[in-house]
Amino acid sequence: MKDFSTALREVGLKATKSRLSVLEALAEMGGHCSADEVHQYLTGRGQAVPRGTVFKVVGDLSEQGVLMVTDAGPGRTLYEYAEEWHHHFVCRICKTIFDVPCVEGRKPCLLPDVEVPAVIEEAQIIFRGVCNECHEEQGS
Amino acid sequence: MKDFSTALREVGLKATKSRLSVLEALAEMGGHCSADEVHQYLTGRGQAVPRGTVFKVVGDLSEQGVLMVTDAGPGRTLYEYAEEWHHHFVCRICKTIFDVPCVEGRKPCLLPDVEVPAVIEEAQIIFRGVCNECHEEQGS
DNA sequence: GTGAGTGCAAACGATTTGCACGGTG
DNA sequence: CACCGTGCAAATCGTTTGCACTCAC
Repeated sequence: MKDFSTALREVGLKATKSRLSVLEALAEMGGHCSADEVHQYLTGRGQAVPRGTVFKVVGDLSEQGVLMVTDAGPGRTLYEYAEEWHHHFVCRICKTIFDVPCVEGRKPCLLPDVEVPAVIEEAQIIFRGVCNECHEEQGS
Repeated sequence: MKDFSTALREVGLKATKSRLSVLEALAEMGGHCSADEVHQYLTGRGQAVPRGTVFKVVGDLSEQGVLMVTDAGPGRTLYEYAEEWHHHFVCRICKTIFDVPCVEGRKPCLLPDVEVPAVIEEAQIIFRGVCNECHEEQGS
């Protein structure tokens, strides 16, 4: 288990109970989780952090680059405490998501071919298409 | 101007007025647009398509792969009629988005390093980081 | 003609906001 | 002990849904 308190202070955020709980939850859930799932997880564990606060916390944490964010569609903002850098596949029909490992393992694993007016920290790839299940069903 | 009617029929969708209007709007706006912007654009042009319908239409069109979707954050689902395949950069602080050209130009321009149980049609890269403006402001 | 698609309004659910209180540094 | 961050509830905003009507095929 990593020292979250230090990690937080490093980016200039106070190590508060809510933040630590959220980070712990994400680390333990170990996948892509919506803010809501984090909230439920913590609630069911008797360590409830109010919904609104969870949203605030994940927002702040991802803004500071502590968490990885993946937008998998409307109302599907997923967060993760990523140990291993990886990418995602999203089915355009059923919206299923699965992880796609990243060979590089480093962050950013890719850089654009041209110069951009920004400091790039991550390159997240979203593969889109149709999962096998949906493909069989409609032969589209 | 491409023949949208044919394009629609090709994927098994009827060429209705709403759909054609939305496609036209996206082609003319030529960037990443939210469903809402499309709606406003069409309204301001006296060719109003009801909000709800715009959402439905862009949903259907992207589900059939006619439109390109980019999720740039909560409540920031962007659509485009992409002539040229390209990627995006999103600033983690101010959420600014800009295009990043794709050298390959083909779709998908990348394939995962492992086998996945799906048919991959696109690989969309989201570069995340801090834009120069935000970077100067907080030196984070 | 007939089913797919629209138009509208109302429901929904995720996310944000404002303000008084509490805990961290 | 000063602020930053929380907690809570209400507001907001994007998006979805249900149903009667219409139009493309």
